[in-house]
Amino acid sequence: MIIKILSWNVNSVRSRLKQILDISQKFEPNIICLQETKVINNSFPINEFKKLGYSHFYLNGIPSYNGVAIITKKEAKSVDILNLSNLNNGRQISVKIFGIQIHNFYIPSGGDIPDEKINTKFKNKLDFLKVLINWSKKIDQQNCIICGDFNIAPYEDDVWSHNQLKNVVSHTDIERRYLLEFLEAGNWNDAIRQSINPPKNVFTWWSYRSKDFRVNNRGRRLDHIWISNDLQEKKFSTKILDHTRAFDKPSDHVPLEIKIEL
DNA sequence: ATGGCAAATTGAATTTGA
Repeated sequence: MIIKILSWNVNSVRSRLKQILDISQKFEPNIICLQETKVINNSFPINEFKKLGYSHFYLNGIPSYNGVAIITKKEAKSVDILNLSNLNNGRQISVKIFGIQIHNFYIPSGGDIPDEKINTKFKNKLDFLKVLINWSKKIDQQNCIICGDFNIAPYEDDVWSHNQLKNVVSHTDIERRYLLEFLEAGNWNDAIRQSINPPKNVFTWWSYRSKDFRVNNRGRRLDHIWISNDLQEKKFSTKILDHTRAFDKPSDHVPLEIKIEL
């Protein structure tokens, strides 16, 4: 069978609802992983998704910010909100479905100043990554996918200017090193960069603070889909649905898609 | 350590994002 997973930081599921439904109708993912839903579980707009055939909702929401969700057309075998750290507030949810373990993450953004002594948000981000590195070493890496907003652009060509961003949170040396340590700790494969490379667009985020994101194309690749070695052997393809950034009232992130023939 | 914006909460201003 073929499974399709869509992963998207929507910056509020309620504000982006129509766009999410349109994309879901068009691309027909079996599994939708959302980040930054910004809504408590009781207020999640499940009825609108039900009209499209999505019947199961695995939610880890908190008020106002953060929040992740996995939405499926079939019941999952198991659901986990991992006890990773005390920072794990609406930042992770996992399900097992179609024999695959899917982990949906929203890694902390890290604030403005890339110094953990001054900026506790940056310290929290690095601590969160350390926990993920250790967790990655311990888990069963069979039939496993990790996706979400990791808030780090690991490679020099994952940003519009390595020189101008090397001291900016999301692309500092220490963050890039930690993210690659996380990747290597679990023997994960960066599914997006294996099939999409410059000069094709690899960016998944463009700041709102630019009148037209296309003019200077100052984007970053902050969102990722990683797959385990056994899935790497399967036939798979990925897409970055960057056309959504040009929608009216867009999210600042765009969706990623992976299609795997199991 | 700012500028350019957006969303949620609360009730015009603040917090968060990156």
